[in-house]
Amino acid sequence: MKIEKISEFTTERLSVYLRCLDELNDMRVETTSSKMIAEKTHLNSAQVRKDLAYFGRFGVRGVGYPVQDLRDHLAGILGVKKGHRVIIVGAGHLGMALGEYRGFQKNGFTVVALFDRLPEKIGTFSRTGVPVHDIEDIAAVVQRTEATMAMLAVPADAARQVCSLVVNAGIRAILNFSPVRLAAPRGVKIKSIDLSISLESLSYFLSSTGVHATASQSAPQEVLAAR
Amino acid sequence: MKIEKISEFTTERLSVYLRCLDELNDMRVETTSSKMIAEKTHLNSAQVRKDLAYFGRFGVRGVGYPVQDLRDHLAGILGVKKGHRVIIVGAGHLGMALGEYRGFQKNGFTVVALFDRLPEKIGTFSRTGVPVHDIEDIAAVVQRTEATMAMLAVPADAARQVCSLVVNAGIRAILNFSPVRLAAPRGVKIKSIDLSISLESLSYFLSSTGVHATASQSAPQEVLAAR
DNA sequence: TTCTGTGAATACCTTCACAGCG
DNA sequence: CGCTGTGAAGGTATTCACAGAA
Repeated sequence: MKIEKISEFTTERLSVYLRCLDELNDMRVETTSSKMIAEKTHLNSAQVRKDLAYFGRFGVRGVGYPVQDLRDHLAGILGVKKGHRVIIVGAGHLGMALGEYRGFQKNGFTVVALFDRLPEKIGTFSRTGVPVHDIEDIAAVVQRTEATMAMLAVPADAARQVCSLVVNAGIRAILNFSPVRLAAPRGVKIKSIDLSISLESLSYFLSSTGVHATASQSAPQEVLAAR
Repeated sequence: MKIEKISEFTTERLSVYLRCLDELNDMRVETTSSKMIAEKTHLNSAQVRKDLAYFGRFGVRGVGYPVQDLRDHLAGILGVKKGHRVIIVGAGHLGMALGEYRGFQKNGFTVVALFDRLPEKIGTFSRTGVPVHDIEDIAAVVQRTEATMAMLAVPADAARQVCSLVVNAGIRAILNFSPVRLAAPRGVKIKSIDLSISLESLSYFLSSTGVHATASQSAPQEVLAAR
């Protein structure tokens, strides 16, 4: 284990391993191997070993990795043991949907507040009981709730300004859903999910393989049912 | 221009360039350069030129690129000129939010149908008027609407099965929002957006820089307002 | 023997730097 | 001259392959 910069490719895979180990844990499997993890995650076993070895020597040669122990290590490395409180800026369709999504809680992320600018939304609650605050109050609410992360679900023209407000409120990790490339100040991490880019990238694939919106479809071949 | 495999990194950037060119077009700019595009997109100008050169010689040495012309070429390459009809499987919070998001239309993607399994949802409509169909009818609806793309917004335990149904219905491009790693059959492209992975990757950043959910926050420094 | 941990090899992606053309 | 198009260089990520420990 040497001091080395960990790439985002690696951290994203750690998250995949964590989920895989949770699954094995639920199945009462006590020991696993890089090969088993690799098969379950469609990755290369050397990749798995290398990713894990950045953080310590968790395995036993000739045996493999202890599931429970490795799971706890990964949860610690990813910083999800204590959980995170998350705010969502923008209480439109997407913001509300994110606020009502119960999958976050399972992974230790709790949505504690929504924010909007429109008076008719402020003071309301999501169906899961999360309050919508005035964006003006963001600094106070972040302090009170001890939120550490934010999701941005605002229109493109508001994104940069909202991002500044969020950073000034003390948030250091942001998941941005607006179609704007935001520059992160020092010490702040911004990850963007741009649906248009994803869709257009898929569209390129269809074009490059000869499928067009107006083309009549060939009879689809039967595909093996999901296991 | 040689025959070469185009990476997904490149196709995603093409989508960024397209948006950049639309902006320039709106500003009545007639000619641009790799340097100008690079500055607006925070990329390297050689990268821009190389990406474009995979598909042809669109520029004029000593001058640059004609905005309108290049824009149309990129739209053609990405296959978004005729637009795509999109279905959404899963009419829960996320599926509905996606179905009501008006940003897709602007980029040429039209949501033509939602699908669910629950009888109480089938026959209803999204606020934007998109009908919710029975998942059983997916093949017929895909054929009738000539849909070419699908978004999956179903729970993890349904993801694999739903994916098979979608592929068997003739869809060849899928944007998957479920936290499951789906294997794409030959000729089918699946892109996944996994919110847990994104959040945990952000969580790692906070951990690695010493921020924890319970840590009291230092007074945030003022950040420059957005331009 | 089995399976980890890891240097070496490979593949891929980005940036440099410049020839060449308008 | 200015800017494209592109080979070469540099950097990063992945995979191979094997020494070494249980």
